[in-house]
Amino acid sequence: MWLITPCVQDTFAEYQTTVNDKKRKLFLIDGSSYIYRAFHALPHLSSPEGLPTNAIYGFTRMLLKVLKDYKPDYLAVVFDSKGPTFRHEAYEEYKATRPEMPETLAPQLPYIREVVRAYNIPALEFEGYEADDIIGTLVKRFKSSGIETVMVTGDKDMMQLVDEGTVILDTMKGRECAADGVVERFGVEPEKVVDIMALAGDSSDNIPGVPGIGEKTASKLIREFGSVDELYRNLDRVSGKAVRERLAANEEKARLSLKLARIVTDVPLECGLEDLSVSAPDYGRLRELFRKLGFTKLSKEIMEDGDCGAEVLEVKVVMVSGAEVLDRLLGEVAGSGEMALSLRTGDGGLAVSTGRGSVYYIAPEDVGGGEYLGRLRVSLEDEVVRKGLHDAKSAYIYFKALGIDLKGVVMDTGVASYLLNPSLNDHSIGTIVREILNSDIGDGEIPAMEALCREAEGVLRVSGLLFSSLEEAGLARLFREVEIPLIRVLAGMEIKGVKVDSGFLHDLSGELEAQLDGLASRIYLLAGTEFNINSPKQLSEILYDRLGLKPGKRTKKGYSTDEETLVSLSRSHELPAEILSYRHLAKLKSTYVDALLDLMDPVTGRVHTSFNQTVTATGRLSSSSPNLQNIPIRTEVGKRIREAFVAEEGCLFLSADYSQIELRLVAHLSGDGILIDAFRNGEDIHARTASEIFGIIPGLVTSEMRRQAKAINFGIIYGMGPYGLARDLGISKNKAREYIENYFARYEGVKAFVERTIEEARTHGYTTTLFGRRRYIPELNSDIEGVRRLGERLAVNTLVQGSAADMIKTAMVKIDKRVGAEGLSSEMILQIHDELIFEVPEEEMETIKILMKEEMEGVMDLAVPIEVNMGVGRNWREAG
DNA sequence: GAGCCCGCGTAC
DNA sequence: GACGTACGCGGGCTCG
Repeated sequence: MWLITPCVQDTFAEYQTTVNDKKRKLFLIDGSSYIYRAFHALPHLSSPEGLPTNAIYGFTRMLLKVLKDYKPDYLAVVFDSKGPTFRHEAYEEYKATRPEMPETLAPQLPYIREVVRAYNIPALEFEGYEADDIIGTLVKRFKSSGIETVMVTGDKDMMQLVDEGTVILDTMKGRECAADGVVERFGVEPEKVVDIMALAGDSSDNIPGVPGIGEKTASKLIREFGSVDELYRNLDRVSGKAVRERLAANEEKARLSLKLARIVTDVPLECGLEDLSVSAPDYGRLRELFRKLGFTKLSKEIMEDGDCGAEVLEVKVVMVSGAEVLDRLLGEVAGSGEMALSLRTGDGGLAVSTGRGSVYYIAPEDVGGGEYLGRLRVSLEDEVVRKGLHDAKSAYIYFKALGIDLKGVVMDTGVASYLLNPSLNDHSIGTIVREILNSDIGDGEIPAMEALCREAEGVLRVSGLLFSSLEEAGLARLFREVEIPLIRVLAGMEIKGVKVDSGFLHDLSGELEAQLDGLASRIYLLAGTEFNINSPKQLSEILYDRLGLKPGKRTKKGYSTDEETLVSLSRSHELPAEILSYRHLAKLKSTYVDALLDLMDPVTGRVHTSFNQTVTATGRLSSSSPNLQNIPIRTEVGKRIREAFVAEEGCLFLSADYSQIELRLVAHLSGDGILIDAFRNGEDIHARTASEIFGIIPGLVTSEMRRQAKAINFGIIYGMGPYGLARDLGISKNKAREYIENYFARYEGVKAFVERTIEEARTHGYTTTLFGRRRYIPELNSDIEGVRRLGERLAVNTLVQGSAADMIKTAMVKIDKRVGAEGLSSEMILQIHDELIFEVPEEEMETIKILMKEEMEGVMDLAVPIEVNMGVGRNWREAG
């Protein structure tokens, strides 16, 4: 048997092709057959955007295998033509039993074409013919060229084309089949396979054959008579009355089947062998495609296969080393009206690209010195000069320190990347440039100057595509009018910081220390030994091994010691309650009190958090170093930490928070009658919910009922399940289920809203907030029930939480603008998702209160009133 | 010692 | 496992 020789190693392959393998190899891939097989063989897979990808993935894997393992010299992928073929004309019922193409397969087809295109492989099809016919035609056409032809397919019909120098490869079964393989399979030579099929028929193509004759009988007959023609010429010699009669009665069907089964070898396709020469793939295109499809592993693999690594972005660096160079830079900026900036906050270098080929670099000492920067200032502060940056917030802070008020920022590549897909974790400029331009801007090895210049150039070159992508996704307005202006606001908040009373915190730290010591002693006494209370591992040994308490739920590594478990254990032993107290104080001390002191600027006594704009999947901000969005409020000790955040002498804090903003958004988005009614009448929303689901008049709602209703209202926002509600309320799952049913029975509009939101996310692949923000939810297409349910909760929660984020971000921008326009000196210092905190000079308080209320409540019109609650105080505790 | 994950707990 | 979004602590592990 002639074997297709897989090339085991690259070096060895060279040797084979040059010395051993004189014959050139042509691979003809039966694309249509592979698409179906891949689709059915693989579980559901989906891209980040929710596009099903299993057929694309299976097909691409096959292609990669052929390319890598066999290294063809000539290659084509062949597809069936879309419309009816000559076979349909000959026989109406041809392939009539084929089910419609599955709903999740059809959208994959264009991408398969795109994969083939990116690989620079010719894709062949011809109207009125099937892939088999084109393959047959090419096999015949190139037979005399002295090449070896491999038909890559899983279709047994193709066996009729096998002969010396033409074989079949089934990559999925890893099997090759030459002439002797065909004989083994059908019992006849390849050219007679078609006669067997004519008699036996083919149920998948709906080729009728002779009813009652299967492959076995057909094979026997053809072996005996040689062909269908000869068989009918000698019908009387057929042994077996039944078979003979069946043949006689169905001669027409047999002859028709022969016609249908025979692969055509004279398709008038214009295609020479050289047209099929293998050329290098378009790696850039492949990477972009694989990224879109979520084929990260494949992408990595093709990268590692060599000669396809990203080119380093080439830039021509011009040192700004004198007035003339600076003139040239300024001239270019004036000419184009735009610039991309990149800067190093650490040492202070600055790079500017104007898109004219050169990137200008100003050394740190020259930036600080001010001579060059002084002349650049005009452009930097000119609103009309459009600027592109990555991480513009840092630039605002950097320039502010130099006394420059940066204006005209129209692009922040990180923020743009985030808006396009907020679920990604990496919005670094290196990644963005690699994804879009397929080039690297360098690693740590590259001198700072060069790296900075590449970054500036990268920003300039990706900006166009980012703008058009934002436009295409309907995100342009949100970007331009909310996110971009917000950057400056956040920079201002970070620069301003919050004053912390360090004396107070030191005292608190000492006090907590003493309490912790006392608790620790008691704990060691109760435990009968000393151990590290902070270690869940050691604690569980004490609780469950030493004291023999009954373990509750499990974690990945052992038994849980979380709050819920300890509360339950505290009924059987004194220790758990002490642990809970210890945990509480230890948490507050380490995470807040000590961390705040650590992060405080010792000179100014203020902490400067980072407000991150490109982190959350829903559109919220996050805060870090320190995180000022999770400062405690629940417990008394927690409240004392809030006391440590104090207003400057002569100032007060103003805290303004949206009341029930997420539930109000549910009311607005759902249009639910009861919910809207409750908010319009200014009712206590949780009490109203209690009255609705427990079916009692509002006057009789107890505080316990209200508490339960509140949990349900929260559940609505988070995508309630009976389990979660049951756990929250300490009730049975059945009871929880009943509550939820009652809720949706009363709030029909909310029910419909939830369903509508999920359905929309499923069809689009993403959820869209009130302001057009987008989050892709591929979980909705998962095969795993739990993941799918998660997707449904994400769809609803993201719409609600994200719309609330849209609103407060918009309010922040509007308030900031008005505060500036009115020349006020109050400053926004914190945002905690639905709350804004200002540091306000006492005499401005009344003005600011009115301004804030107006802007926050007037940010947009909802079907229900938007209410803002405000508080004033000398510290955060008082104001909150 | 750096970097990572885990368990846990804080906020909205 | 099981209601959403974050950040960050200490412990404890791996890696060099």
